[in-house]
Amino acid sequence: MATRPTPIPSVWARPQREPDQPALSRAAIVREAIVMLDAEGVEALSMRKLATRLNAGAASLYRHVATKDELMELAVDEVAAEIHVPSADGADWRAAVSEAARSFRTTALRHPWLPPVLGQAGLAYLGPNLMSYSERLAALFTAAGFPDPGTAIDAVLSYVIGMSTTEAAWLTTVSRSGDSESGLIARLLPAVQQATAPHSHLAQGYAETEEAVTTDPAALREAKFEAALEIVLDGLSLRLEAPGS
Amino acid sequence: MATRPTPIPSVWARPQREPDQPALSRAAIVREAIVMLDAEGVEALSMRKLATRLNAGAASLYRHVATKDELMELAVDEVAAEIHVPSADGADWRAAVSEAARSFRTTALRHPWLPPVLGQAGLAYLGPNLMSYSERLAALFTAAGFPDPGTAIDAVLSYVIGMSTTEAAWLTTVSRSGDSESGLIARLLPAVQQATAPHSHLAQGYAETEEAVTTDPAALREAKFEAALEIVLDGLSLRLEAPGS
DNA sequence: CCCTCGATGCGAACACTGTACGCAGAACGG
DNA sequence: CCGTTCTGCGTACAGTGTTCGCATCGAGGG
Repeated sequence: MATRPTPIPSVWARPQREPDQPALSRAAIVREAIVMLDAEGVEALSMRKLATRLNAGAASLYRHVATKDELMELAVDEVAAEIHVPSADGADWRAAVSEAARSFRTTALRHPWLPPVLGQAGLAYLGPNLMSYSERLAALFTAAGFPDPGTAIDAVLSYVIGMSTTEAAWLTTVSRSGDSESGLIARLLPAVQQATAPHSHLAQGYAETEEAVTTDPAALREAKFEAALEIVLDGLSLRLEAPGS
Repeated sequence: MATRPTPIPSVWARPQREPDQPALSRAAIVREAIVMLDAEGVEALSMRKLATRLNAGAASLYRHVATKDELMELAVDEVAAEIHVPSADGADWRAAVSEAARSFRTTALRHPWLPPVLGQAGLAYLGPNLMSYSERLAALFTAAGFPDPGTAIDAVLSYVIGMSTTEAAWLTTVSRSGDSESGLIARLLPAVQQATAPHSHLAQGYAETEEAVTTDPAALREAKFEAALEIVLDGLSLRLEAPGS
């Protein structure tokens, strides 16, 4: 085989590992992936861009992560640790569940890619943080004395995931539009009015909230979340006071 | 300019439009897209494969549809027509809402790609069928006498979307696994048991339903959907009987 | 001290994807 | 008969996830 031209050895040419470059590791990859997801959404995350941010080649990532799906699963579990669930001392279950739901929503809005991924994950993701999240939720409901904690969890979790998914999607649309939330609403208004015009109830419902939606949209979103959550909590409370059946 | 060699004109050479080839049209494209989505899921739908199925080139689709996202929006609206919402004659609102929720679930299971897309669509999709669906729901709640129909819709729709999303995702996983539902559960069981082992409430909750989950999973899924729905409906009923505020 | 060996990084390639451009031919109105 | 407009589409571009095989490197053993 041909001897390749011997390069002149030089201290300057020889690569020196930068000590503050924390090397490539699964944790570092997941951390940076979450940063990208938060900043630009789920479809802006590509293995190549992620690798570039880590001063690495795309193929290198696959030494630490089997596939992109697995990376997403790791990211979900990492972020799941941020959701706060009050401990089950049984004092006031309603306040505790409400707090858990609120905390889910705030982390979901901090990481808008989370709700859809989590919704589609379902039972498939078995990461430690997700498991301990479910465990704490289950502990809360059993301590409160619910005869069927599983159903209670289904109700509140499905509601929270569904609501957060659409709210996060809306916020993603807003941030991508480059406009403010009220600004985007104003620009969308003609289309919405035209679409709702033939439908009396929709038109009326929208007209009622039009002022609030243009002045302080964020507050209105939170109020809506809270109001519908109260409905679910009311339903739960009935299940608690009539333990027969 | 050069005269190209005159081809011999022949009846057989001249292309004749097949009459049963319904040409390319927006409706035909959307219809075939739905077939593909139902059969193979959302990530198996590509413009090229869709075009091939229609005996067309990929670029031709863009004469009838601006972008793939727009195609998805059209598909969603098409499928939204299948969701049945009882008319608002105000007889028994609880049965009517329950029927609407059930119908949502069955169409969601018939088109498992629908719930996640719909959840992320939120307010963005303004198709006629989706609008009339919302309208009928709003009519139902106002006819029943709810003081705040919007919040009622939020509660039941969020719950239904959240629950259907995870259920549809599970069914997609099952169909992709090539195994039966109980078979897949059996294969997943070790991993689940290992993951839930350190968490007492989860382990207990799973142990309780293990028999039902392996014998008739479909019935268990439906029962779970129904049970949590009852909680939401209970919460709604309170909102109705105390119209003050 | 050298030498091997497993782990790590990565350039190049493969099989895809959504979409833009511009040309060919048919349809149709004047 | 000519122009214009509409429809289909071959080709190309920029990107994707993932694999292969090779280079490099640090540690451990002789």
